[in-house]
Amino acid sequence: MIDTDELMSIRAAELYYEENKTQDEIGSILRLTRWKVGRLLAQAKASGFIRIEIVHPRARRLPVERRLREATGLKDAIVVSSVGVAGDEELQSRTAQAAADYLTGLRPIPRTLGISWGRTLHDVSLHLKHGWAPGVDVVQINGGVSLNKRAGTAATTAATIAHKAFGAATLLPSPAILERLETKHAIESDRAVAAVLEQAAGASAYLYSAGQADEHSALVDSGYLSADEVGELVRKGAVGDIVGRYIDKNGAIVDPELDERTLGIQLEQLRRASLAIAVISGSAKHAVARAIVGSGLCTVLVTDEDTARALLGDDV
Amino acid sequence: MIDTDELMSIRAAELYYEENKTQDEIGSILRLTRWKVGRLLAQAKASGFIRIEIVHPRARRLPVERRLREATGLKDAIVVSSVGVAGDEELQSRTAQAAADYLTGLRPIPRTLGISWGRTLHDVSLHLKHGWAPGVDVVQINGGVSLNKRAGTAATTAATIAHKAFGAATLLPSPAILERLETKHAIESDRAVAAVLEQAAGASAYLYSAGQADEHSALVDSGYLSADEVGELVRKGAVGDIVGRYIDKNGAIVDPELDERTLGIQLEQLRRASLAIAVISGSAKHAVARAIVGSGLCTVLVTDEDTARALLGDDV
DNA sequence: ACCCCGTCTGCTCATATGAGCAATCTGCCC
DNA sequence: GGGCAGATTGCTCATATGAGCAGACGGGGT
Repeated sequence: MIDTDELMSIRAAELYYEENKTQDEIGSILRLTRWKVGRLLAQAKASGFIRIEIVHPRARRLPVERRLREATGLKDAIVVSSVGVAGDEELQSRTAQAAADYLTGLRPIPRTLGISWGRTLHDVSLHLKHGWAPGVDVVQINGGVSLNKRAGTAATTAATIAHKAFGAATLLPSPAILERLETKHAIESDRAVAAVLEQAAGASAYLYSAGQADEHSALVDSGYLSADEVGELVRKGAVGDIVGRYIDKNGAIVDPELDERTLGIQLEQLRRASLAIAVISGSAKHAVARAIVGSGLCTVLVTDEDTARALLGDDV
Repeated sequence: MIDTDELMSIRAAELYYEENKTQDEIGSILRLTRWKVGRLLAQAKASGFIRIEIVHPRARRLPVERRLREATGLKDAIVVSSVGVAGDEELQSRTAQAAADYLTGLRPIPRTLGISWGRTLHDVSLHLKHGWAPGVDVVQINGGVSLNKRAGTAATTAATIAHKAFGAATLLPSPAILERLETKHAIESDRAVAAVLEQAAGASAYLYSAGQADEHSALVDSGYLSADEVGELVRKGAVGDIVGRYIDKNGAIVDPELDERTLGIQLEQLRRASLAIAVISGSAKHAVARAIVGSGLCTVLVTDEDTARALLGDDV
């Protein structure tokens, strides 16, 4: 009867879920008591024969979120569903949307939000609704894009987020990476820059994304590094960058000399922050995500299902 | 609020289906009354955001079956689910299994079952359980495979089905297609053959499959026709063959001269039968399936979801 | 400003479902 | 064949859910 039972549970499931019959009705159809039907149904669910999916761009995966929180000690985890997604493009958009949602629902509302810049952050800024918060000041936490043609993206991101929250944006008027250490020290001690760094250090929340360590990095795109230099960093163990700083799989700085010349808040400041939100999505960023979460660089992670599962070591 | 409502229904669905919360609990989490939650959930289902799939090789698609019955006037339709299926191979096996299940559950139990032969029917015979019926005689309804190396497949199929039902198998001792019309007439009037044909004509149920019209047909494989001859039939409008006879999309005989030389029951006999079960699966057979169902050649169709949807004209 | 009509809300009540328990059955060892 | 342990069954009772309805609400039209 072992086989019969499984088959019956499938028949029952068809009638229950596809034909919306009551367990009672199914009972009389299959010549079973309604309790047996209930048990068959429970068994079918337990055996995983019944798959329930929520098909919507804004759908999240709460069970995965909980497992992530439990496994990593994150204060919070937001995982967007990746069912029915075409490419990384759409996945990143969904993740950015989720980050925007998370920010909007955040309580207490941060007074000052420190942000990095990049494609992802820009995406988040676009997904935020006008009036998402009743007054939040935004401050950049690392040097901006100013060398390349897309100049202004970083500034626009900060300005948009602040504007939509009826707050002020403070930009960090400096390159991300300086060529000479002396220049970096000089610019760092400039009153205008120092003030921003100070404000950044005192932000009540941080929001940043991460770049993968390859020639597609925004830092390469912006002209701060050459593809060769990044290749060298990868050889030294770099898995990606956050706020302009390259880290290895343990979340440690890969190249101290380069890091010295990088302007913006220190990783330690992020690690000490009580609220640091990392927004990371796409299969290319699984490694950075692992490094960030593993080394306590964020307290909240917003990501996609695939990345989350990679962090959890799920197969499939 | 239109957008908010949809988002809320998704949040509610996550909590309900992924976290097994009660609508009440969800209500207090989302700050809604439990009735609102119920409505949101109903709305999410209605909008198709909640997809419930039964993942099991023996799972059927009852709603599709009903639509098929309603749209075509079939007495019954059995549609196996094609979720998570690798190739046609697996689909055909599932369909054969379903046909075996259907035969087993059939009431009243037919006294004599007329069957054709082929890969599909053989598959069905293997899926039947020993003792599937308390006595059913089996009779072949068209000429058998005897020209090629796989000789005996047809005989084995009939014998297996009969044996497992504690009944007798009657084989049709004749080729499927004769080269000359006179030979056909001669063999047809032979006592041994005529008796079988008579028994076949009086069967209480028929079970047969169909072949697609191309060089992979079992008739080509068995050496009754050459690939060229089949190509010619296709040019004349053939979409496939059943019981050795090639039909066009209207279920009409394509080549009367060839058909005259084909030995076995007439299509009209199938059309008049009160129980004619066609077992058809695989994307290559959508066209034949349409011809068979459309021209009333079967009263019961056992098929896969894709074929069923093709018959119904569903997109997706 | 007023009213009307259609929609939405929160309710009552009937029904469906799940938890837990005692009775029964089944296989298994002696 | 007897008796025992664990599984399985059918039940009672508490709970969750869905149908249907009366009142509140909203947004045009006059």
